[in-house]
Amino acid sequence: MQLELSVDRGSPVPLYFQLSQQLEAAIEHGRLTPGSLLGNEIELAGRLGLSRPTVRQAIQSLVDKGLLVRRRGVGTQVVHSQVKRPLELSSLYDDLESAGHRPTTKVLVNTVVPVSPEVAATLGVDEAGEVHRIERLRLAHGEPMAYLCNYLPLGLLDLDTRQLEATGLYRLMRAAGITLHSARQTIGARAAGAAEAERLGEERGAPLLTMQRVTFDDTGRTVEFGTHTYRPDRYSFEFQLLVRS
Amino acid sequence: MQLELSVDRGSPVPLYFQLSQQLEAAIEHGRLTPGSLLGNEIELAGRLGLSRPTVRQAIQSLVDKGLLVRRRGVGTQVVHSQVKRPLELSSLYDDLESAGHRPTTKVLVNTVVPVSPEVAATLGVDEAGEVHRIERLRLAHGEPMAYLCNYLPLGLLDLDTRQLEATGLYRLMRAAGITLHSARQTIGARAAGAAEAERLGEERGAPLLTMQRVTFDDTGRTVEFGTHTYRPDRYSFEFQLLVRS
DNA sequence: GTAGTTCGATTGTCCGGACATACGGATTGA
DNA sequence: TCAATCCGTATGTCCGGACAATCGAACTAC
Repeated sequence: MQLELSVDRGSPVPLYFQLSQQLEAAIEHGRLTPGSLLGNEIELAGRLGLSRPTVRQAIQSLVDKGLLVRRRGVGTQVVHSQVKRPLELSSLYDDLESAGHRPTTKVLVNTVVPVSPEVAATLGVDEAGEVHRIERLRLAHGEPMAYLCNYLPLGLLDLDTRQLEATGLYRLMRAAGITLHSARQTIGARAAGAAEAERLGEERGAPLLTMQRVTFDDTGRTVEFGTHTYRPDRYSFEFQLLVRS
Repeated sequence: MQLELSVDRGSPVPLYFQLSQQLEAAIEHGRLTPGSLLGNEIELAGRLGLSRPTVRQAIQSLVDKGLLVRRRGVGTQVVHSQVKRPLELSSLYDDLESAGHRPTTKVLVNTVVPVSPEVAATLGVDEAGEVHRIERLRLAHGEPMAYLCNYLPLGLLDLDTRQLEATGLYRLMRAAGITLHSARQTIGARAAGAAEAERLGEERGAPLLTMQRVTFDDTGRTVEFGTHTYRPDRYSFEFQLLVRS
């Protein structure tokens, strides 16, 4: 079987990226079957008119994604497992939307409040200052699924309630020119109190899935601190992990 | 401030790895302060007697770890945030041990059973075959913390009950020459049934944190399928996420 | 027949160079 | 004063080559 590969040197898209995309697509569509060898780098480079470092860069990016495995003296082969995608820093909104649900959002609170010492510490703002506080209810198919409480520093972006109901918080931040970099998450569970049970349409004492998240942008600023609770019968966290070598 | 860096060309350790380790240590110990520039690659290469590709490889590995950020036309700087480590494919045993707890394990069941259709499907074994089934109770400071139920294909490694009580499953697999590659996890919550409540010293209906995991090795084989339940007052999942660019 | 050895194949590491591209500050112009 | 432009600087991409380390299979010797 000879895989059709080609690169366009006139394109502004980097050559290694063109190649890695074609390889990824070939894996995705089964044209490269799991376990099959990829052919050695030198020969591949020659066939495409590329240098070996360029080919290696393309392959490496797919290795990092967990789609390929390299073995010295053997070759590079396609991982044969149901590897889908590594965990992304994703938003609940995007998760739901890509899963085919039609998420809707109801903004319960959207104000500016004086910070508590705890929030000031995690966001890294002055203890005497103020922060945004938003509370939202996320519904799928009209049913409440999650209750989201977030704190954001002032001046980062303007939080329009209408926009918050139309899309997710992460999209708003990206649209405001903030490039997300990393987040620290804690996932746990606890019994529902009276108020939060009411909000999610559950009974008091029912199990809730909880998530706390602190998000940083690429300059290291803390841009968001959120406390979320989910109905475990309607939502769970699902993701792929890769060992770091 | 001039950072002291040096490489040993006699060492079998790759040069780029020596450099990246030194840089990581410097960041860890605060000798490279957050936000500070790293000095341009060309000059750094010259100072160390290395080529630029080698220096780039070292820097790239730290960028992948989320410790550094590159900006074209500006330079490479240390991320200033409380980034610790990205999420690893780690075992509960290692987690607890590194957190200073003294985990102990009680093996409840360690047998070979005929597969159920569900387990056969996830492990990818024949529906008429058999698999290992182990049930363990993990305790920290003598208190029950998690109940672990795992299925493994036969012939992968021998499961000695004494070894299982002395260490974690992942360590046993690594010791048996299995190189873990990736895992698919699902984290959720539910109310405790009578039996599992009893095992964890909880009451019936108490919230439990649940985790399901399917683990693959580097050849794509499915090597483990586990269903775990945790007492949420004693355990939660905590990890760092990076955006993939 | 079995164990040890050799050898080809393939990736891993490293080098030195070249040009492209984007960011930020300084300069220039209105 | 402010906006547009220029330019230095640093990373991004790409090349061609060299040698080392490792795996697996064929081969050899016992």
